[in-house]
Amino acid sequence: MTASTGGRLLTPGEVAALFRVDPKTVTRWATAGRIGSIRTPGGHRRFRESEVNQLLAELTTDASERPRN
Amino acid sequence: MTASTGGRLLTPGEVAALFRVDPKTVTRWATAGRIGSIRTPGGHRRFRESEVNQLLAELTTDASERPRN
DNA sequence: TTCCATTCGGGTAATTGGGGGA
DNA sequence: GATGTCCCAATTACCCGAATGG
Repeated sequence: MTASTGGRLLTPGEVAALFRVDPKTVTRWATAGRIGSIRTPGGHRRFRESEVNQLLAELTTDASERPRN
Repeated sequence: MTASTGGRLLTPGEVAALFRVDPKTVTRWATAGRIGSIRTPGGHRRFRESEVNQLLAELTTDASERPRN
């Protein structure tokens, strides 16, 4: 289970649109290891939709109302 | 592993779907020598599944195992 | 044989990456 | 500490008509 964990891949622009941030910011998240990414042989990044959705759900949830985690 | 080492052959479209890129991009990878390719008598390209999966694994950064927060 | 999706080619826009700095 | 923006070079995406594959 390393490479293709079945799941669609999203481009930096698509992920940026979901989070309403600049694509560069998504790039920094990947660089910081906060989100997994795969690179095309040309160096462009692709993100797993499942992982993006999970991360998106965490941010959508109001953290101030979450005692733990 | 008979005469040709490897298993199934994938079409440009299938490889493109795995990387979430345009089939033309896969063609450029083959032209640039970044990925091995077989040509049909008619000139269409075919790619080895094993090589594609290996390449996919190498370029994958797995953050799923990253600690939370 | 015909039918139709895919993949040739090339050419031209749009995205992306990386560094630097507001 | 985290984002957004500007620069430029590289990579990728969409356009066409014609050919191949099954």
